[in-house]
Amino acid sequence: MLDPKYFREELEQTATQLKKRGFVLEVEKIRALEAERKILQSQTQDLQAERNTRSKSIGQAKARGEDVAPLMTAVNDLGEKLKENELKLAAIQEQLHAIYSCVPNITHESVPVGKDETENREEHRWGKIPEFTFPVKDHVDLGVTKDRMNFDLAAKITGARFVVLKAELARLQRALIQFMLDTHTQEHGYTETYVPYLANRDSLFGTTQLPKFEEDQFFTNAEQGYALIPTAEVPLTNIFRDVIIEADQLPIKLTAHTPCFRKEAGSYGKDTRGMIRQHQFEKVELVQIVRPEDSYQAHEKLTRHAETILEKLELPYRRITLCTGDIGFGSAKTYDLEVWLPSQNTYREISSCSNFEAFQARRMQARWRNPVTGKPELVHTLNGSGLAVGRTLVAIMENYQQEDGSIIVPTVLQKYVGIEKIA
RNA sequence: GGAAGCGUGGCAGAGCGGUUGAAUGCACCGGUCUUGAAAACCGGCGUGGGGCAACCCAUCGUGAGUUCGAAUCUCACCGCUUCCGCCA
Repeated sequence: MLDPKYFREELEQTATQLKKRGFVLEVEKIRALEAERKILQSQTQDLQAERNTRSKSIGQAKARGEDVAPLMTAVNDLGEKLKENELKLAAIQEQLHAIYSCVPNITHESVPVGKDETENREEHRWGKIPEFTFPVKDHVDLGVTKDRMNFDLAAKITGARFVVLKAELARLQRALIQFMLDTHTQEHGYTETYVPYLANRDSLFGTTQLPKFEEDQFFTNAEQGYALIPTAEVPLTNIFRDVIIEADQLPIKLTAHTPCFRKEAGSYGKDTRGMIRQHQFEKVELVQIVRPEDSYQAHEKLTRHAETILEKLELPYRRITLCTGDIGFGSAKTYDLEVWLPSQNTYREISSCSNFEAFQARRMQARWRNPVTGKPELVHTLNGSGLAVGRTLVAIMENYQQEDGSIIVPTVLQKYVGIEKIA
């Protein structure tokens, strides 16, 4: 959520900013609603003030033992007018809130302006792309052939876009989780956190999955309105909803491994083969809560933390800055990390690291006490995948494959897996 | 599942339906005192919104209701605690 002041005092500039994203702000509608709101609000407040003073005087008169009946009839008339105004005002505020809840964040000045993913900016590449002297297989061939990856079983148990992993591959995935958590907690200063995998609507609103992305969530049932988390960002960030954090507690750095559940509503034909796009996948998430002035430095660091995992695993990758047309709804700036996938002869997203500035914090009322002003002020929130575990598994299988279909286990993982090679 | 209780400011904790936005304590900020600190004393101190401002409005878990007037009464919901039962 943007600061309401943007809509009240700088409507035109805000609309211009948002246009970069391809978002059309309903300027005239907002202007009209805000004008109406302003009139109704001050009228309502005047009526309330009058009611308050009159009621107060009734109390005083009563205390003096006077007859209050005439005073009371005088206030009676106020009631109806007041109630009517209050209802109108509430309706307008609801409309405004509905509009504002669907307005995306304004992007940082360093974000390239562009219409779609073709205009994202590559920042750098790391690692040497492996050269194979034999026809490369994709992770499906590598996994299914030896019955360590089974999509038919998952389809039987549940449906499309799930997987069953067995033996060394199941173990390798667990090893990856362990390795990532160990690295982030021991080397990058994050606190390991265990969280619920179901989140309520307030939490989903706080991290901007609602109201715009209702269709992407798996809800348990209508009464409860709990959803399976689409990312650990939701529970981790919402820990600080309605919290005022003491200045000396910042920055807060949390990491968690969780499964993630996504309907993938808008991607029916996409990545139907293999583990790239699943309804359920494992992820290790990084979340930081920081002082506003520190958030861009924190964003660089957090992205480096994710990159470190790729480097330790010796997986070739590149970093790109998402352009204004491709960046996520709530983000002011996002780096995507893309890992090399030999079977696709291209880089594929494996991590997305975003600075939300105060966008989520405003929705959540996540604040810190600024010692300079002594007042509670909104924090900045950041998060990034560190990394998407399923895709990391895919990347390892494909990059480390041998001619005979075996897979070398990356050196840093060997102590976790207990073997050097998956035969 | 059954029974009882509780949700008030950063925390603890008062609060006859009427000058209560809310006592008191702690914490915090400023000052006096002190070589310095502590203690003591004095003053300040919730949040959100509107207004240039004086000031006004809202807010005591959430939402409805009763009333001229609700933190205080009624109902529903949410959350928490305790006891019993059940399961592990």
